[in-house]
Amino acid sequence: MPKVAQAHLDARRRQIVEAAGRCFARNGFHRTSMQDVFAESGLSAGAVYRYFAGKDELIADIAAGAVGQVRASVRALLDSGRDLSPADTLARLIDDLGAFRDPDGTGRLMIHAWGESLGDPALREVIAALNREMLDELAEVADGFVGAGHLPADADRRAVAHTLLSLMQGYVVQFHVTGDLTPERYLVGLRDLLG
Amino acid sequence: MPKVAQAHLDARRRQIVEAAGRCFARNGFHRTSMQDVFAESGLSAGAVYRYFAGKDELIADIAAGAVGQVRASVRALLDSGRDLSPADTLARLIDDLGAFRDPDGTGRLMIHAWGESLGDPALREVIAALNREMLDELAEVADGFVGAGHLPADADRRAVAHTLLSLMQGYVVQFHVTGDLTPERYLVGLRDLLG
DNA sequence: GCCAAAAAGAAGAACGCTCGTTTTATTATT
DNA sequence: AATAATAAAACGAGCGTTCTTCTTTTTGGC
Repeated sequence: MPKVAQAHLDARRRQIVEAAGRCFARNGFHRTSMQDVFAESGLSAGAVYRYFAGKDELIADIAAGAVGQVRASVRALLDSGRDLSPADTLARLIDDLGAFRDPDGTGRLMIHAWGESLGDPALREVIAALNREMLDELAEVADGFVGAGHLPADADRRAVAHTLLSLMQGYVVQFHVTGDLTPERYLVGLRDLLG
Repeated sequence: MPKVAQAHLDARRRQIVEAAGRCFARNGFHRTSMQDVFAESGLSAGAVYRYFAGKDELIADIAAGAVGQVRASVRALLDSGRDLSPADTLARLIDDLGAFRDPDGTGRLMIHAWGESLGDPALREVIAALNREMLDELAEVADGFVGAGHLPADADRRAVAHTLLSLMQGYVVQFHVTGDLTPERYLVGLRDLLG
């Protein structure tokens, strides 16, 4: 029974995901056809359907992946960037988000993923879970603010986490929808307002 | 030549826009078919196409309308709620946003509109323009903060406006995607972080 | 170690279905 | 009666998906 190397299968799958991700980021999930994905990936219909049961599976995979990537940068902050001030923490987070600024990239996918999740309960639960994990970790970050005296001892860590997440999400929207908004300029406003 | 009253025409158009808005808010622009719109509005294909050239026009109208509604609440703030503290200003804005929380409503439409604008340059320009107008007005609000001594005199008003807009946009995303987030709870975090 | 046989992978044409839209027929209004 | 407004059937295009064919890779007997 012949079988191709697992590494090859993984590479093919990644090839498909990346190509579809570029298409989806540019035009949204429903404005890109499967034929667009075939063309972008350089593969045929048969090949793609060997790795994914259908378009919905591809969408779910990529939408969750995009939000997951943002979550990863929050986790990285927690691993290495503790005891920063609120402003410096946000500087770090927004700077990481800067990596998602390209037009084929994660930032735009995330916006599409939000919309898609509104009409797809299963996907919504996946994305909501990722967001809750982010909130958990951002609450830990907020706890660090309290510990370092940046926030009052009775501050609501989880509520502060919502605020931090908003500032990340809002940056993505304003950069991609409203137009060019550099991390530097955005941080100026944050520092002014956070004092 | 019989002609129906203009008021009747306007009412019909509004009927279509509202029905389509409910569909779009629930399932997104491309997951709702025109037939869904016909059913929701209680009208036939012929009737709808008498008022709109096609689905794209309907989408553009409704997407711009959703963002425009948020803009209107910012303008209302400027007209009546000057010289509030940053925290109270946000309380007012988020409270207004609370009106967009229902599942058929503006909040969800706005998220879909962002996604749609990414792949549609014309719509993107319309939405970007609305956002810029909001930023202009929020910059005036920020100027009020400086005047009242809440912010340093050299604060960058426009940059602060971006932050305020983020806090509004992030609330919408977190309420509709992550799950129930009351304005009250959200404001706790804002007050903690803004000091 | 090599060669046939078998099994899996990939390609691309083809299919059926749904969608947006148009066209035709009917109803209502002046 | 004449004409606008509406209803509803019908159409053509484009979609996601499947099916058939061909190629590539692996296996087992010699």
